[in-house]
Amino acid sequence: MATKTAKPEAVSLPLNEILAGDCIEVMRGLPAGSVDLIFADPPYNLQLRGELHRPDNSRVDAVDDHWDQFASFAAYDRFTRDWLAEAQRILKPNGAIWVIGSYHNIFRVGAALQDQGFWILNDVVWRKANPMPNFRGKRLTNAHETLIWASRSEGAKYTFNYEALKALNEGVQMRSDWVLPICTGSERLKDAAGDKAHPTQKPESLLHRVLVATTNPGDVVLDPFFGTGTTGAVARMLGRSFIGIEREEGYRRIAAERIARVRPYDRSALEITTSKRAEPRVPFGTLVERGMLRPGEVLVSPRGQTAKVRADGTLAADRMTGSIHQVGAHYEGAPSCNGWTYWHFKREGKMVPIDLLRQQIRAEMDRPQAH
Amino acid sequence: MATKTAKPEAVSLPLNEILAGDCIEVMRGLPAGSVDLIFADPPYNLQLRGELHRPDNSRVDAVDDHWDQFASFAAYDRFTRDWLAEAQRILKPNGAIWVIGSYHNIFRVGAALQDQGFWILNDVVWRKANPMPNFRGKRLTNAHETLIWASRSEGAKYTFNYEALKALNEGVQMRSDWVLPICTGSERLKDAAGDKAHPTQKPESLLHRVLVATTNPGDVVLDPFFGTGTTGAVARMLGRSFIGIEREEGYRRIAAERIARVRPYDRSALEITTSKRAEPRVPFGTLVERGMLRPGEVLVSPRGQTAKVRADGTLAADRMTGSIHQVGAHYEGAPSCNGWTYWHFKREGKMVPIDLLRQQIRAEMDRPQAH
DNA sequence: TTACAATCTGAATCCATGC
DNA sequence: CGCATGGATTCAGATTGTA
Repeated sequence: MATKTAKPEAVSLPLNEILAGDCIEVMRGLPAGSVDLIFADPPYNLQLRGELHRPDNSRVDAVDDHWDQFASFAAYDRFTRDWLAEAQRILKPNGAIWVIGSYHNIFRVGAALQDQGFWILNDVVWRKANPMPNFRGKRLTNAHETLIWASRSEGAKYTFNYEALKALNEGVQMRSDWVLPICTGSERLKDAAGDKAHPTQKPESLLHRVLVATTNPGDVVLDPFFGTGTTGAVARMLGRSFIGIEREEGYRRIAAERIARVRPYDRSALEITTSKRAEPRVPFGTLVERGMLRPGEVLVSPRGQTAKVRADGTLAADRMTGSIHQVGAHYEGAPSCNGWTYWHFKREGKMVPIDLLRQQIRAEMDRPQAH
Repeated sequence: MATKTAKPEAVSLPLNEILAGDCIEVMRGLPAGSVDLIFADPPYNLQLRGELHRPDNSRVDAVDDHWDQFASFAAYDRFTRDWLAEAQRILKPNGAIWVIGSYHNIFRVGAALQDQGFWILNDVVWRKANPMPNFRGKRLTNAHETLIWASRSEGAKYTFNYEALKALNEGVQMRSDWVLPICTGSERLKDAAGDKAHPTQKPESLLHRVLVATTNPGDVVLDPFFGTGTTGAVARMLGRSFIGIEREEGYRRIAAERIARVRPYDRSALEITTSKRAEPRVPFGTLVERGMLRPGEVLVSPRGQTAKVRADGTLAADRMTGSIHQVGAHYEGAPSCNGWTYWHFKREGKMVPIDLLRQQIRAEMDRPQAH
């Protein structure tokens, strides 16, 4: 949890540390292909920071005419493309990124992500349960922020814990709109004067959902705009490693203290609901080899179609032979068919899906074995 | 309501007509500074690959129309900037624009709007009450689309009927997220074969809210991607004038017939009836995300059974895991169980049902909202 | 006629693995 | 790289069919 300066020549990953400095420069010192996930909450105020420059590098003092507006957009785009390029380099090939923003900056970030070759997986709306009203009544209450979830490149095998998110949502597929409260109360960090320590502290519930959805325990999560360390705090709770980058000394100190106070959850509590896809593949032929089904035995479909088991683990139907899936698809006239749930066999007068036999084999495989 | 070709030399506005042709060329024939509002539903550039089937093997009818095909992001950007330039020219100085899109295109549209000097007022999220699920379980349900509302330039005195929208929202400020159903049932236009006439017809409720919010009776609304004319139909209902531009003859014909059937509202009929929302469903996982219960914390049943909370909102018991309801039913040997009243946690020495926490969340959510 | 059940569908960047 | 194959995967609402 120490705060230290990144060494550009470092090759090993500085895990669970908050690195001091400009995020682009610090990222240049991190090794390529080393991080599983990036969560980024970049600055989006185009005027306040005074760090934006025109293409000729002159400072933008005031954004009050069309040219300055364009110049500041261009400068913001350059900044965005620079940090995204480093982010992409640091990510593992199958890594992914989340970026959060509002209408001031998110469209520019999204276009930059696409131009850079990131592949957008979802845009997610954080619907704030208790937003600040629009006091002047001149616009709609700005009641949401937008997150973009993108893989490093098209075709990457990104992490998505589908069943865990479905469980989080009471058994119904998680949607792209998330209703969560803003960060208030005791969760909101205060400075010595009792004022809020950071203007845009994100709620831990938001990071909880992001990290449960798209990382596994032990993964490395990088946050290049660390602020007061919400990403690090939730990563630690959830048994993930983090790397934080933050320029402001004050934020680094608050974040380090905050994270030191975090008590990680029990390992057993971090196990999540997994999908069938993660289970080992069992060839149908194994059932025949083990004598659970005899060659010559007849399987029956829900609609009464029949097929005969052969010694090599294929099925023989009237006019064709093939795998349990192929014969099922043939009978249904369907593009595909899950033969495990389609075919049934008779035991004690009842029709039982052959998937039950697969489950028995998997249960045997799950028993602890000598090592 | 006639369908006719735009004359480039025309100076007077062709009100309540559907102009035939490419929207950029037709817009070039319209006079500068003449339109109060533009509503645009441009092609999304979906870039779909192969076929997609539902789990029941039925095929999803994809948007694979020729008008949604673009060679590259660069080609899409050129197209976007071209039609936006004409849109800006045609708008009155205090005019405004709405553009709707998905993550495939909206970031590029938003950046182009900003670059062109439009001034974004809000981004609005249309939260679909009944979206199509993600059938393969590889991403989140894509449950929303994004609208951008922007004035022609910074400082423009745009129209915003704050009180009307507040009234639409049970007396509370309208938020930037709108929950509306997708266009189905009798509202969805069908062709002679009984199939949907247009693949992406928008619901009238969406246009109703847009036009009530940002136009006054008598205003002129231009829709450069008119399709089957939802904008025109709602404009006519609400006593606004419209100009439609549509390239496809078939869509123009359907739109003209549709609009001819519209009966404009009486002024007094503009009152809307609002129904009380059903009590919102609160997933148990929300309590974990929000830190009301910690992963690893032990819940207790009235008979002393225990189970441990996991990070994804499931419970772990001795020999099983599952939802709060499933584990409760397991312990009771019952077919079902209301986990909310069954499970308790300890606070200040007392056992408290977890339903109390759900009630706290509902109290937050029950504040009147967009629906 | 009513009630319930079965069927259909919606702007979708929707698989993983081995040969 | 392409191609073949195993086999995992859905929610709300409207419409149609049946008792």
